[in-house]
Amino acid sequence: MEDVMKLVSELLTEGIRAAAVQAGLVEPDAVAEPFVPTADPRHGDYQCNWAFRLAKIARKAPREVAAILVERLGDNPMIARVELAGPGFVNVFLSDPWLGENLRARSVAADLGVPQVGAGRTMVIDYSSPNIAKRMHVGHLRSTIIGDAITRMYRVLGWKVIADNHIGDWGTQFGKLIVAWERWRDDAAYAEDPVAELQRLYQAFGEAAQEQPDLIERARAETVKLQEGESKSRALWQEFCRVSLEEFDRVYERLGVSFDVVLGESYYRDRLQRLVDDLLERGIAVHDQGAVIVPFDASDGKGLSKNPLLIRKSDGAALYGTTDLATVLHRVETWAPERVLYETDVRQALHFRQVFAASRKLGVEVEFVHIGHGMLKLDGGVASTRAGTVLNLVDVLDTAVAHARTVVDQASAHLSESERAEIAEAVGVGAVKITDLSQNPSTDIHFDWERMLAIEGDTAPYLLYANARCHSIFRKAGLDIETFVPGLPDLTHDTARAVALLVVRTPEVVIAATEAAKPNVLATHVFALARAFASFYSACRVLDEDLSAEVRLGRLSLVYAVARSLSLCLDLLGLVPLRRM
RNA sequence: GCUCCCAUAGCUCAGUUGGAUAGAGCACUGGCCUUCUAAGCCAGCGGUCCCAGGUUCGAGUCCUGGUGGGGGCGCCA
Repeated sequence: MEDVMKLVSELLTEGIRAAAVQAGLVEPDAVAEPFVPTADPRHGDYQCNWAFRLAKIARKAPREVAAILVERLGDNPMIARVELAGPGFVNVFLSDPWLGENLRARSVAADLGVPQVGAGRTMVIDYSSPNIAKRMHVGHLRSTIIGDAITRMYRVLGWKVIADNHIGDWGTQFGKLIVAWERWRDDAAYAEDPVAELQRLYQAFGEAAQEQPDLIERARAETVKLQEGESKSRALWQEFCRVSLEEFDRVYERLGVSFDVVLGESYYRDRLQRLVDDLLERGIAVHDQGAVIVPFDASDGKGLSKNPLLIRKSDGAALYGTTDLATVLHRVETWAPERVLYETDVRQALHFRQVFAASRKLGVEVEFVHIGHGMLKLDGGVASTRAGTVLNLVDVLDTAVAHARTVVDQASAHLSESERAEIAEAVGVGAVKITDLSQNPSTDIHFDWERMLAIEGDTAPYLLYANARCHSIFRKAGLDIETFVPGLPDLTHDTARAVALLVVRTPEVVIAATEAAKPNVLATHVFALARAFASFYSACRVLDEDLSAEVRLGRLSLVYAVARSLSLCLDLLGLVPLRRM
């Protein structure tokens, strides 16, 4: 019982490993095939399929091997019953007393007692990374929201995380912007909404340059002036960055997203020449067609031999590959991370493979992870600033919140104005987030108002509602959930047991979601938990006068654990776990 | 030309890395509010997992080939 806080799957797997060793089926240092949750409750709570593999090694029938394992697995307080099923499945039914004690212990532990697997480990994550002078649109949502959720999950597992917003604040777009600024700016419009005006100017430049190619030359010249530190250009650049960052911050605050450092591309600008020279000196980079490239061969990765990384243009300017390399080096020197994650559009996959391969040549040994999310599809097309097929992020949030507000006003008319506003904000922003987070990052996502604004089914309000109901029960009972001391939960009803099992599994789901860098794994779990709780809620009354004090406490203890688990999961997904709706 | 990804219910999507009778939500049909919030619950309907082979105790998942769709590929980021 002292191991009660270890992961269920871990404890069971240790048990079956010991059984196999004891039976002489494997060497003492063998790694067991782990127990996994069953898909069907009739097959127990967890199953292990190791017998099939062992049978091959032992040259015995799988069922025979499974029978040996089952026999030696008994006499464990966490197991009520073990079954040998089908051709060789080992099914475990957890004992209710053990499950109850595990649930109780977790519900009073910080963060449900998730194992601190990241203690002493450091990770740098790069996400959101918008460009200066451009309004954030729905296309920025995925990187920002998925990156934030991954950051939160790593942190709760004990990792030291450096969330770095690699802003696009340097490069040729500033030359264009300055040219456009001098020619076409509307001061009144700029005073009203600076970023909108900058975006208009940028687009105006693009259109004008089609007919007047000499504008491109001018822009190039302006870019050079800026890069050489000419004071007027520098002042404009700083102004553009200032107003853009102010707007980004407003959006981030609204989304509940934050960063530890915001080191944009410009931060690395003075290192680029030296970096390229150094790479040339070390023979890692070579001159090619007037430019400088880092060539690769087959040993660097499939297909890379035909795709060198370009790090200096023939006009001498650096590129984003150069900046990304400098950024890698800075991160390694500053934080000595074990992993570096990038959450970007999947279209940058090749670029990051190149950057990672070049980093290896420089002797960087960190574990790189590129999370390439699928594209956002809008009415059959892909969101693009150029085509104008974009939705302003703030407008999307406003629309979602306004829609939530009409529902709140109707469903919770008794609440105060400020409370309804707070609920609408949490529901609206949460709705935007959860539609994204409940989908696998790697697949394309369809922007769909109907789905995003829905209030029924697998939606943000459904999750928040489940949590609010837990708190509602405590309010009704006159109990302060902060000081409540749970006892053993009452698991006699099927719905109660199903809820308990999901709560107890939460920590292993958090670990799985984090390792896979897939917040949707956690989202799927929290929907299942909320659904299970809703079933319990309608099947079992908690505050009923006919109930014995023991059952009442047992049910309250379960509700308490659900509230803890929901709050944790919602927080990890970046949703605000409301206590009242 | 090279390369990567995708195809699962009418729709939008999951599918714990090879496990048992493939799931969820929406939509549709029927039922449930004198009792802790109906933003809810219960039940039903709905499938050639793109096609053809292969690997093995077992394939939506792995391999090969094909069909269809999409992405990327040195002077943008």
